[in-house]
Amino acid sequence: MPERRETLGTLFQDVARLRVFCFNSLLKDLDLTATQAWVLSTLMEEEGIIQGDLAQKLGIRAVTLGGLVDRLEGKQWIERRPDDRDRRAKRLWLTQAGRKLEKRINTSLQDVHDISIGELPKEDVEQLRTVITRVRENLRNHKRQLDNT
Amino acid sequence: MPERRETLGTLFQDVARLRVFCFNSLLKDLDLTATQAWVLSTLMEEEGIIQGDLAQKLGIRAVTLGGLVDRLEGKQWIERRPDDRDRRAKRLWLTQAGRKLEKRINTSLQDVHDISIGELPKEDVEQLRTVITRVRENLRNHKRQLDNT
DNA sequence: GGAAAATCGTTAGCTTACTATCTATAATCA
DNA sequence: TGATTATAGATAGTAAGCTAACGATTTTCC
Repeated sequence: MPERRETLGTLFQDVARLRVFCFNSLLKDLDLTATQAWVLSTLMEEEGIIQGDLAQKLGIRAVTLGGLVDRLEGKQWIERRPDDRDRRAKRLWLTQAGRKLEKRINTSLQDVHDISIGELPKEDVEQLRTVITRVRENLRNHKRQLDNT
Repeated sequence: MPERRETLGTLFQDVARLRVFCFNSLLKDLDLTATQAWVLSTLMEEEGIIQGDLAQKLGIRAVTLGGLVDRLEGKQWIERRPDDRDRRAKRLWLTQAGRKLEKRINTSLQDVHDISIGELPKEDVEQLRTVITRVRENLRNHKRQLDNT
């Protein structure tokens, strides 16, 4: 039976979904989802960042981050504080409880990475990273063209 | 300023999201989303398949496919028909209108693929496919372990 | 044959992504 | 200064993924 050749798209989609599943199962006891951990982890690098700038850094829309921040604030891991200069803008800060998650999140990130690459040789992983970055660049360029039309 | 080294996860997530965006923009005039096109395209390979089997083939949950089939049926591109033997099961068939989408979907799939790989040499693409498949296998094995606990 | 277990699909409800639209505020420039 | 334009964030509504729980069947096995 001739196996249908899978598209790259299917592979990317599958891997992204499986990674989320894996991450979620690692963090289940903290009531923390993969995306939420990703937001926290990025915020840890630059506390006090303006909400819109964080969205840009994450590569998601402001509105999407808005919902995530709502939930994270609801769980009292972060808080919004108004900017001094610009009363439209809000800056994001971790709470004490939020800061305690840092180690656990980093460990889980590492775990997912280790599970993903398994026994793959280091060179293959490097090559993978390089090529995927190129693919992302190609898609970003295309998106940019669409946005400017 | 030392650039933070991105995780593989971020790259996978970004590429998956960008691909969906790209695909959606190609199919916008048909009122067809990337996921819906993926379902139709898989169904075209095996019309009359049982809903649950299609979910498995797609690698998504039955309930997720249920929603997709609702929308596709609403647009009259496919229809559910009961199985003769098992009155619980439903088989899926394309309508005439649905069958007309085939060429257009395949073209768009090819377009997204071409945009993604851009000027990348063929060997790199092959290597990419191989390594990603391995990564997916690693993650699937891990998931399997979790499911059997 | 009949009780228990497994299976197919659905409903209900959550998260995370999006677009479009709105309000409030800031920035620009005539 | 004052009118217009741009920006920050929120709201509303949709799609697509998930888990949990349920009804209707079919299968298993005593």
